[in-house]
Amino acid sequence: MAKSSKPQKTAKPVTIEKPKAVLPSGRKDLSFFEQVYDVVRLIPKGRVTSYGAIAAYLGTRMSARMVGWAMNGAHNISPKVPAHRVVNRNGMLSGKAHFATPTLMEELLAKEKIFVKDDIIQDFKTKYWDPSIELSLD
DNA sequence: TTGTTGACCTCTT
DNA sequence: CAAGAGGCCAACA
Repeated sequence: MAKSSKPQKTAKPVTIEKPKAVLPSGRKDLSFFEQVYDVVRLIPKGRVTSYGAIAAYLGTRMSARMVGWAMNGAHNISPKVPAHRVVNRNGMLSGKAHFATPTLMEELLAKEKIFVKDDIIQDFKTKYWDPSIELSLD
């Protein structure tokens, strides 16, 4: 049948053309996860974003949970995803416990000149990086 | 196969 | 103002 489905990418600033991302399950199909990985990789150094922001950028603000779940395998794929730059809406390092070490996330952020106190990113609002705005969906 | 869990967010009471 | 429930998609038992 007529497969008129055409992959017109160029519509989004996000270069999603890397189906090589190996999911924790071994799947190579385009999934919500891969999109999340790409966006997270686009996060500039010294900036942080929230799960909801990424989910919202993808069009599903309700799927914020999936974003965090995707990060679960972020350590297992290549290139490595800066999951330490992703925190919850409160700016709290909710996923720090899932890193190699409970302090790795804070250490990585410290290298980005991002100071964390009480598991909360200081000046989170200033370091906040919204893909929906920075990437401009114009 | 179904059911539960999971690095969340938003709305409603 | 605070607490509770709903909702999304995917992996695991």
